Amino acid sequence: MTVERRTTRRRDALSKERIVEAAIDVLDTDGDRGQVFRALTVRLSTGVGAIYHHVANKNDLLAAAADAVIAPVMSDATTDGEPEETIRAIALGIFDSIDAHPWVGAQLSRDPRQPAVLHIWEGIGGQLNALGITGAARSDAGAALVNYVLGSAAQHAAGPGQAPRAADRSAALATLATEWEQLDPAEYPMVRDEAARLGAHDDRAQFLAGVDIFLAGIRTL
Amino acid sequence: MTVERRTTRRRDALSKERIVEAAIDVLDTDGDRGQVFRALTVRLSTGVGAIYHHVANKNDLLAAAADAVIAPVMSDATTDGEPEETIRAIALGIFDSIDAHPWVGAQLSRDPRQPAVLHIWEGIGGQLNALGITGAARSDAGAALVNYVLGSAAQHAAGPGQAPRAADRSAALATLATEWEQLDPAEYPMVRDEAARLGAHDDRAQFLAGVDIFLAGIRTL
DNA sequence: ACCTGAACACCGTTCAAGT
DNA sequence: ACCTGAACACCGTTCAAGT
Repeated sequence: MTVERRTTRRRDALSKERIVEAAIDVLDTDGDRGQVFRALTVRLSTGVGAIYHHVANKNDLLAAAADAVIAPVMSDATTDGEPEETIRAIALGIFDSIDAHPWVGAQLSRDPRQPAVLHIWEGIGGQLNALGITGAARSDAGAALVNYVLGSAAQHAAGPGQAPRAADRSAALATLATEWEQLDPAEYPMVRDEAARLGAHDDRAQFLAGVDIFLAGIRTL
Repeated sequence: MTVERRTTRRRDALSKERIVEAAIDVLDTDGDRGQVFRALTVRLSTGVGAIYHHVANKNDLLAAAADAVIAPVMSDATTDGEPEETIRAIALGIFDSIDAHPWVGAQLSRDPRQPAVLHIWEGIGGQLNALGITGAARSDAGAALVNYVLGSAAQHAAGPGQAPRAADRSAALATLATEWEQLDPAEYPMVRDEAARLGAHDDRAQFLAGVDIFLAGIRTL
């Protein structure tokens, strides 16, 4: 059925969209430390130069890939319901994206001016507006929430509990708990105390608890 | 006067402390992208292998260097005054360190288990304790504040306004404002709105405003 | 035990040559 | 205009040989 197309051009033309799409796959599989460009030439059966014809450099590629992940999440989460509820949905949407694509967590911290971060700003700023917060107060509240979300994202992406299988995850947490229990109680009393709670630890629930703390603080503005 | 020492050993022995100290200088000057190890061999007049004898790898070196910057800030800021005031002092101390050593901003996001991050946890957790917050509530509140601080740190370190001279800084902000004013108003209404405020923007004050929003949220727990 | 530095490995980027 | 892929550049890491 696709014979016509197949004879007119043997393969889809390269485009930034196709490259970004392939890059997301590669990054999900190998992480951002792997040989991203080399893997792309294989997957797209092309040369490196062709990729550089559509993309300025690795930074540009990662920024575009992160935005391709984040932008749709933002528009999906942004509904016309309760602003606070929408903010929670936005935050959870970002959290879940980073859980699925850990490299996005690190990427968002790399440059505050990249499209993905601006889209997050837009989403959160719009809801603060809807809450009647404007001017400098909105700047401050927006920065607080955005920075909290990005900080949590980076820490979550870099943390243990990122192991693909649940068994590896709980094993990693157990190892960490043992490590922390052996720390000097004089220097690290709090961390040792946390070790006891690691087993029942739920990053996602804790992330949401943090969003609620900020929302409560914003209500006092 | 130091003749005796000079003749017994021609140069101080290498140690992790000396390497870390030199690394902080190198990182401050060249950033973490520069050829850190090569610069270290020059500064310490030694070979790369000697450095690897005291340090496992670049990650280990950066983690140790970040902790050498952060740990003293934490113990200086931690006094027995008002817990909320101490939390502000801790947060500002971290902010100012990252302002002085931008590479620390990125490093703290790289691994939640590194000593510098654990020290931050200790400092903040201790003050939350003093506020009477314990158990799971302290975990949640602590995670929220630590993640906010680390997120702000990373964004600040990666942002403009990091130019050494004030003139470069305001030039960078002006360029950014112009860029943002040209964004599509339909896609980026909030960011365009922020552009107008960029001139008077003070990252440090906004960071502190975020800490205060968080503290207000904590009071409602 | 500690140091030396050449060699290696890794991966992003360039560039001359092709269609 | 777009693609090809070998060559280059950069920088962390290893390792055989020294003291």
